[in-house]
Amino acid sequence: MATQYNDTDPTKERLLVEAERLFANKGFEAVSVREITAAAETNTAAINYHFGSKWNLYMEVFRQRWIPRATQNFHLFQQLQQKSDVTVEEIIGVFIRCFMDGPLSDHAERTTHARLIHKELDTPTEAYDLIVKEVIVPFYEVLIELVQRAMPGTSRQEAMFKCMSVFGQMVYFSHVLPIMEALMGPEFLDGLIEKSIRHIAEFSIHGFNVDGGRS
Amino acid sequence: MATQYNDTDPTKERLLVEAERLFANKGFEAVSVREITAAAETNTAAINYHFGSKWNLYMEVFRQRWIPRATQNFHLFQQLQQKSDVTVEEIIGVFIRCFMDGPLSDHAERTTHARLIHKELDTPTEAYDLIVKEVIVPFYEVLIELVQRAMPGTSRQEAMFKCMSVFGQMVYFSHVLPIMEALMGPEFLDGLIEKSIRHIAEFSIHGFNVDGGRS
DNA sequence: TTGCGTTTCAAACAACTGTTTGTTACAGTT
DNA sequence: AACTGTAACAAACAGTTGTTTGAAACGCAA
Repeated sequence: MATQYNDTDPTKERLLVEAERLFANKGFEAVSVREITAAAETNTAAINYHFGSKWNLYMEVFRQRWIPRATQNFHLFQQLQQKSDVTVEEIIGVFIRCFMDGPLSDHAERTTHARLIHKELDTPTEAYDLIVKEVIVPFYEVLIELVQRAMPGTSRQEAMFKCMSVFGQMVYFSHVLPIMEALMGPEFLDGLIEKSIRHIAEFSIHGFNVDGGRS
Repeated sequence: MATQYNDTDPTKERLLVEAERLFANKGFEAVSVREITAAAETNTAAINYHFGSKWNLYMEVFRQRWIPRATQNFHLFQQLQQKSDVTVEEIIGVFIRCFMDGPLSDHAERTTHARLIHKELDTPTEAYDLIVKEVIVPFYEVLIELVQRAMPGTSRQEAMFKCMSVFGQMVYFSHVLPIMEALMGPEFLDGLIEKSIRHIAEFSIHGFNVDGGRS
């Protein structure tokens, strides 16, 4: 499971990569510095040498890896902002594509990314304040403005609620795939993500109270 | 912050109460047995005497407190199952009332309950398997059957997806109240839970693709 | 009283925690 | 050649971890 490194990867970078993976999978307290440094193929003192402390490494994971990745995700919406006429279907489509099969390279990276923020939402730390200010609030500001353009007359509050309804579904669905399997049987898993995406899109378009262009 | 106990509360019960609160707020690894036993006003060895190990205490929190509480929540749906004609509005209404202002005694208990399962969803352990089998799957089975009765012709898969869309919104909304505040200003918090409930109900009824009785 | 099972408690256990230390290795510069 | 600053490392640090121990205190029946 350990990543293969070549000699050009500096130790500091390897520490960030392995720390992010381990923090995301087990949580801050459940990971020891010895586990991280072993995964990064260096010695125990490396974390304190390069980052000052274990906690600082955790914060740097967000600053150097999580936030840039989230910002990358963000670009699709800024493109949408340039367009003159935007429909609800477009917004929801981009929204879902961003987080379910967006620009993130693979499923593992998406999972790591999601689990880090998930833990912060549940048990906020210093990193939570950083993320809310730097990423989440600006992100929702753009979303709200897009929705208000697509549905004139929608209040700020209404637009916010609607966006959160879509996002809530995506977050939850990404967590309950094993439960779906328990409910529907193992063969159901084929194409499950695609099925989920289609459902969330349809459910949300109706939830936005527009007819989806069918009338 | 520590709970006041009278002499009739047996040590074992106090340990379960304090352990649940601390595990929910900080996570299993972030809480020490000394912290739990101090909160329960007993000595360090009490956990191992009464439960055998810290991990066993964690499991007993789910067995003796979490599952019974969830089962209690469950009764509202079984009542609904008795009725001959059930509407989507009723299902969604009971659904939301259950988890946002349901039979749980107060907000603190609801938060504790939610955060325990939230951590298990994110980082599953032995407790996760127990909960899925004993609570979540039976719960969704009843929900699916109810939806299929209210909307004849709905497939099992469709019904499951729709229920999960409602649930996903509720879980997410309970986590983003601080974000809403950051977006809308502090005065917005007044009646926020009621506003959220109304929104989720309306969004979901439309998402279920029924007109809400307006035609 | 005596005896018995249960519960409580301070003290100690080995293992592990994050961090610090002093030293070594290795570039590049003068 | 000697000197420089950076990085890497094994070893040790003091403190905390979950758990165990053995003795004391308890309630209660004989």
